[in-house]
Amino acid sequence: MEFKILKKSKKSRARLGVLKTSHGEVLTPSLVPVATRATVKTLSADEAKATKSQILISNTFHLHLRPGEKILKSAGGIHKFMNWDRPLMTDSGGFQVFSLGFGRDTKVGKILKIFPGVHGEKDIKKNTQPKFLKITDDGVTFRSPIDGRELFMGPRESIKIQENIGADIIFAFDECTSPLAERAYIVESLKRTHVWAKACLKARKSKNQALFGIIQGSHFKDLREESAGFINSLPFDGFGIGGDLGSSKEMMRDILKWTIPRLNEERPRHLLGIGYLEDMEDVIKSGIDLFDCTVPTHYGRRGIAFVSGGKLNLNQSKYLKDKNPLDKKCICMVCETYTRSYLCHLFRAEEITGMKLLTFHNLYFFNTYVEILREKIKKGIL
RNA sequence: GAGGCAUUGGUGUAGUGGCAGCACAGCAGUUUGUGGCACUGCUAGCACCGGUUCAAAUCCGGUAUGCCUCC
Repeated sequence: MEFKILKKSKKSRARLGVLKTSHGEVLTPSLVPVATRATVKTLSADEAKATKSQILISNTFHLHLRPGEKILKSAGGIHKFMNWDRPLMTDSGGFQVFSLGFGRDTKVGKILKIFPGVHGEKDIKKNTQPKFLKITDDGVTFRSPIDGRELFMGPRESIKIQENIGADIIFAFDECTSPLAERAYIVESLKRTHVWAKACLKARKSKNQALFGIIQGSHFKDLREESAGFINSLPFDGFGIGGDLGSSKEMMRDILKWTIPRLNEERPRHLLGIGYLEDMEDVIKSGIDLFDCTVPTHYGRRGIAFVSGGKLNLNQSKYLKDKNPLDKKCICMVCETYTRSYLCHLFRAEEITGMKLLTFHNLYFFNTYVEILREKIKKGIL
């Protein structure tokens, strides 16, 4: 992998770049649509390409469970397996430490929405374990969400699996922490994540795949700074910024402000798991090159379409009589072909085609939005 | 013509004298490195008229409607 910065903004930390891999180039900043189990849910690979998606991210933990990395390896790697010839990343399984652990226990996501009342006694204290998995200095003992069997994954296991899966860019195994964790918990967790980061570099057998290190530290300034400094000092090919991002857009901006200036400018920066439309400009201005997000696909399957004025809930009966396209300004296949009325009908009738069409539109819409932001950096207005 | 049985939100049902419950539909909201169709609210009902009772969807009488049986 090679990363070339084409232009640096004079107004912000934003930069325009190109990421070169053996499966082609990615113009950055770029959205990375999520293909957890080697598919953008509801779309074929050709359809995903037609949404202007340049690169996808799949998931080590989920592919390990099904179909297993042996199948992927014998298929000639994930690109061939899923018929996607553009660049691909795999997330390491670090997010599942959270989503199947404290995230599942507390039903709180990585961004804390309700502030008063949640902090205090319910905080996750140092040395506590989630209900359904066990985190030690060596790695994590998970319970399979499929059949309940135990499985262990640590830095070495994750890297080995990711090498067999064969994406262009892989991530270090980390612990994504909960926004409810107290400082003392984060201090311990960060130590682990840092030890694991080194272990991942050591476990890597070849340099055909780029390996990104992940910065943690929750919403604590000094811990984020420490993590950024430490991960930056290691020979990673790029950076992921992970973990909880506070409880407001301001906190997310602060966390990025503490972190990014400590990272080597030559290496790409990926913000893990963020990407509402309203977040994108801020995130890009703070110096992020790549960001993945389930929102366009997840919301699409639930009937929410993102359009110029905001979002539409196509489950609402008022759209049944609406003969307009989702978005008059959008030139995607869905907007050029189908009415809101028809899409509304599909959702109300629970026809799976509705999910596919909204997934398509949302990805096209998000990718176009980022394209416009790239154009703005080029013109010097962002 | 006579007798029997039934009638509970829009739909399907639970409730044998003590706050009328459930499911679906309808309406609205939530979803940020995806545990695949989720979650959270809200709306809406005892066919009608009388009687018994502290208290009736529930017991009694009548009316309406539907189904069944007999002449």
